[in-house]
Amino acid sequence: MKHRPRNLPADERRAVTVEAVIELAATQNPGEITTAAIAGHMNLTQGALFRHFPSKEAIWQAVMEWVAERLLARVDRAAEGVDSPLAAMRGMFLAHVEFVAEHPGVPRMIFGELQRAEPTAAKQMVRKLIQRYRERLHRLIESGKVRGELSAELDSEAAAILFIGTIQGLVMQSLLAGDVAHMRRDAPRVFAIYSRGIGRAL
Amino acid sequence: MKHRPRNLPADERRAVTVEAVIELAATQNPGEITTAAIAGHMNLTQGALFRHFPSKEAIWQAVMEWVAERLLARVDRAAEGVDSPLAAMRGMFLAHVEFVAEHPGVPRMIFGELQRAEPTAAKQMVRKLIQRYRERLHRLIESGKVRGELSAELDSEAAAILFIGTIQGLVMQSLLAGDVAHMRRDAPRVFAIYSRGIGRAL
DNA sequence: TAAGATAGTAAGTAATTACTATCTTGTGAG
DNA sequence: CTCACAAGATAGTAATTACTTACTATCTTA
Repeated sequence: MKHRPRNLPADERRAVTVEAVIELAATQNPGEITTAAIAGHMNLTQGALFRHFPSKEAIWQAVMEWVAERLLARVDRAAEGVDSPLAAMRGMFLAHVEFVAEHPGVPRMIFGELQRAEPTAAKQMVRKLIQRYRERLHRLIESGKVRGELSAELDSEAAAILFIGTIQGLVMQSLLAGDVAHMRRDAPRVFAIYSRGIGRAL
Repeated sequence: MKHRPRNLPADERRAVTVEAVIELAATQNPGEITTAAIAGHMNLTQGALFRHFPSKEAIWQAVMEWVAERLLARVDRAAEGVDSPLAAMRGMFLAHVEFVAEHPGVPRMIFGELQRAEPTAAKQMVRKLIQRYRERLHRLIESGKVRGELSAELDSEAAAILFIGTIQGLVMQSLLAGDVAHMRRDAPRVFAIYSRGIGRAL
């Protein structure tokens, strides 16, 4: 067992902070996570946090950066090298759900951040994440049409909205059940309906 | 113009309070709505609120009751008298979206309430609302199968999850755009894909 | 129209929040 | 070994929160 030194270098401390927030968001309402709770979860005094972040908002920004980076990386990895666009979308979907199941706080933080009235840096981060996500989807959908895997008359924009909404539905389901296991189980079943909706005639 | 009397009877004041919260939630993060903001929005001092509600939590409970009642009524009205189950589902979907477009804060309050770690009365209210919603969906889906409108092999549970998720996707879209107009426009397009996913073979 | 009931005001409270100032300690480069 | 400085502890601050209290205005009705 690695013995953690009391004093961490600044960049490591920042990384640990982000992890602490992600972990807290798994069981707490993200909007109610206080700097005291974050510090407590990483065995640090509250004031020490502000040695590494100028404000709480900066912490949230760092968290959303972490999320955007990891999520897109996972989703890209799942889709790369897959020849069939529909299969790539399926891989992307399941990878996304798996990511969310590992970090249940993530979609709630994203949704929570979008609700903020003020245009925070973290909110801007989320917007950019979703924009990039949709670019990927759009590319796959278009090439799926060209390949004849997807219906030629498919409304691409609506299909992208539905893709993301489908995941939101699973998240909501897991919030209701208070258990993330349902998500993994239901994901393939729900995607089956989605793919039938966008696929070429049966 | 009707001149509003300064003193309202208790039940009317409670109703006005609920309306104030719904209106505030349309433009503010529901989790950040303070009792001072509620009172201010209805031209009342903050303390006076507590003459009518024992706690802020009780206000949220009243709000969720309002939401559950109205939403289910709207959705029921849209489905009643429609012979085809699939058409009823479509009516339900569009009525729901219309309701949300009129009260954009509603889905955000619901989602926000589900996130709460503590099992509040308002949260319980939301659970019950969604349960009742799903019962209605389940009934329609099953009768759709019997009628042959829906695919016989359809996974009913997954279809219900996707139905609700589809609306969540539209909500997310409207949060991104900061505009509720997109929802009304996109709703029929998104439902078209959904209904293709659950319908009998083409 | 007097009097009790109801509704609202103004000015508090204690608790919690993000953030800061000051002092202390751990640690790695020389 | 040592010592400068990065990292953390301690103990604050002002602002904001839900909620309360003591009092006043306004209705209702006998």
